[in-house]
Amino acid sequence: MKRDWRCEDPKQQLVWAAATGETLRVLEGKWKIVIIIQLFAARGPLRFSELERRVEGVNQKMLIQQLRQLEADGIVIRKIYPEVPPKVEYTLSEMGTALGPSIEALIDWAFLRCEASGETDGDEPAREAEH
Amino acid sequence: MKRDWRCEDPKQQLVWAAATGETLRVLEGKWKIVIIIQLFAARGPLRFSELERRVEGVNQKMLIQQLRQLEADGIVIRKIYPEVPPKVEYTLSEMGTALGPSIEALIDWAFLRCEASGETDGDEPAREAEH
DNA sequence: CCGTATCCTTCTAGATACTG
DNA sequence: CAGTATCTAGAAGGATACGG
Repeated sequence: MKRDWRCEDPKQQLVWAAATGETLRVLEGKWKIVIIIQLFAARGPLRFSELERRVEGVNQKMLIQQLRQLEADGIVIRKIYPEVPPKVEYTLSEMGTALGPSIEALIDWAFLRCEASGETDGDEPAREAEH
Repeated sequence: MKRDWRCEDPKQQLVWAAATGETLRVLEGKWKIVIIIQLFAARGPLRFSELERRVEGVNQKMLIQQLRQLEADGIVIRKIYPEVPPKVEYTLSEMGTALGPSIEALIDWAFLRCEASGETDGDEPAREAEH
């Protein structure tokens, strides 16, 4: 089955828009994309402490929270080694790996935005003064 | 310049992860993706009232708010017709249109998830009982 | 090393009523 | 038609301290 999301049927569009909205919600959370990108970049499992170092600015509570949610949503897999000192590794699941093309497209778009705002002016318009 | 986000340089990875995180933030907000998909599907401008009907469940305040943010972030363009009764049309900007591949990839992934959770079992594991 | 438990602040969504 | 204003509840983020 192939999505033809630009089709004419308004009902179908509603279904897909909703489904995609729900799906995107899985990626929301201040640190999730960064975590996922780091896991992609690592090309293999990362320990908790490794992630803590690579995801700059995150604290333990947030990192754990986001990892647990990603795990619950089937994006990452958590593997515990019953050793002392404790060792826990996080990997992308098959579903997580399948995010590759989306991430790549988003990175491309991020670049496009940077270039667009960099060529005409020095800084971004950004969003501010809203109230 | 081409992104090679799976490269070895950890510094670069940090930069891209951060940039992509920032970029994704532009799409966050409960209704933005749905709005964007509807604008794609429409293949042309939509009036405020049209969007209100197509984005099911949204209220005026939220719709306006999300549209204003999308406008501030350069994703949509707002065109006002000085008529009475008032008429305002929203279109995807060039930057918004450039989101096409990302949206498509995300929709593909959304489908993959639906199929994966539908074939093995009836319901999703979902995320719950977190505290 | 890999987490929990508290507590606090800020941010977000939404209901509702009103206006040029 | 296309907004604005106000108010509220709840969620998300984060600092800090403690635990197996």
